Amino acid sequence: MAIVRQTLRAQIRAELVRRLTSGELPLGGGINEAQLAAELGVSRTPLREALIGLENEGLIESTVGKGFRFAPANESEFAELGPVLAVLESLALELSAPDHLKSIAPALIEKATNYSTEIDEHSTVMHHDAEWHDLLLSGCPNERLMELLTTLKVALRRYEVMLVPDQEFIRRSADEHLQVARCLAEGDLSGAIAALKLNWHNGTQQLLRQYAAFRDEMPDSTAPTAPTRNPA
Amino acid sequence: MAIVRQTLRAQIRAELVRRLTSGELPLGGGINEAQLAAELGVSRTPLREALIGLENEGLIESTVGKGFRFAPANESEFAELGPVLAVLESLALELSAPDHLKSIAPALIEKATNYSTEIDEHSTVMHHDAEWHDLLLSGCPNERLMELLTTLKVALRRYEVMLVPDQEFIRRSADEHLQVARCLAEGDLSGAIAALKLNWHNGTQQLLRQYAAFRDEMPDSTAPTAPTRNPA
DNA sequence: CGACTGAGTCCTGTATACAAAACTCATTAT
DNA sequence: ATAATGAGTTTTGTATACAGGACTCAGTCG
Repeated sequence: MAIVRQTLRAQIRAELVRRLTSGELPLGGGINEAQLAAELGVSRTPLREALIGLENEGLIESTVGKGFRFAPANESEFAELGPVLAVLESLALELSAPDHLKSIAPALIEKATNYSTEIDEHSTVMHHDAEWHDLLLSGCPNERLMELLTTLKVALRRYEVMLVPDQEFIRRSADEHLQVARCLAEGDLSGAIAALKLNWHNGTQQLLRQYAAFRDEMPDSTAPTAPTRNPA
Repeated sequence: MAIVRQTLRAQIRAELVRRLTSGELPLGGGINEAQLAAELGVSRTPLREALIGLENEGLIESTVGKGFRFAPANESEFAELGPVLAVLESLALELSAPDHLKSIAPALIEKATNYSTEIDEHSTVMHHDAEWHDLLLSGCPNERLMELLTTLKVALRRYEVMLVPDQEFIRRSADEHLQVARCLAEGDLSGAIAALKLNWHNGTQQLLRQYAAFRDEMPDSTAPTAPTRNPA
């Protein structure tokens, strides 16, 4: 058992990310530092440090006299993240060793076919998808790029909680994954990249449609639970 | 005169970035919080907040019991940043309105030709280059992408201070800029992107060569000035 | 002579304290 | 009735305090 020492700010940060990506937080909601610190059982100092860290990743925003707030869900930001992730994942593929890509292709194909058959609940679908992409990029040696991808994907996950898994969508996505994997098996890198970009494009579009519908249903409140104060 | 309120942590952060990108700091050097805070005339709290913000951008690193240190200059990180910036700038071009690209082409050409004639000192060269790229991307509507580019370029600037401007290199870079601009003028986006990627590739390679030479000259110390303690 | 040990010091990570800005809300003026 | 004012209260942003871990270095044991 490897004992890891962690600072409070790291733990707080992880907990905040968990809450943000699990959808149990009012997305545009203001943050009362004292209250949240009390709730987490820590002082304001490490909490503020965690918030500042998250601010750089776009999950938290702040204004000078008014403090922090959870970054509001924002269609355009989501729409902007899609293409960025698409090109970065493509780059990661290009930088991977062709041999490695060929060697993981069977596993990629298997995962894609398995997942298309079972219709699971939301978190499972997202988890499988993330796993597939992780395997896809497992050979990329560019650490800075991988780090960047991780950060950006966290920002995306905030929005994914809104995505309702839909049989048709899952099937199509699995098909696209399959297409990527088949190209890799044949050593057709540019084909794989094209399919990957298409996968990102379609996924983004799907979520944008759902988001629009969701917003039209309940026009005013993006916040499922209201914070005590700090309307931001 | 627009009065802007700024937090201390924002000002500290800006000052640290300035020092880091101007090369007046020991790159791998450890940070003594109390000492640096005193030097800046602030308390440890906003200083730590600034450091944490910078840590997310890769300019600062930290270890649990040992505190912060300026991220050491690291060839592989630099080599990794190049391709990432290349594809992101290319994406920014693709997302820009073709009309806008065509309209800025003349200015891009002019800047490129002007700069190739004059051989300036280091900071001027870097400044001109940054200006050219800023103009090139001025039409990109993807704010998240632009923000990302800014952050990554700051990380790059740490290394650029080591680059010695060299007549031949400047001329070639200007040629490449010219090539990008000419393609844009003709509406040849993919040509422009290819030239842009080449420009990034060559620039990166040049700096890597110089860095290797620099490191061979003075093998042990990357730190021009030594900190008091905290060798990290 | 070299490795280990432990007291002393320094430094980080976290908690608390404090001043000033922002908000609330009742009262006054228009 | 609406807008303006100002006392009172939160809340943020920064400074200071404190506990425990990390480093230093001299002394001891092999």
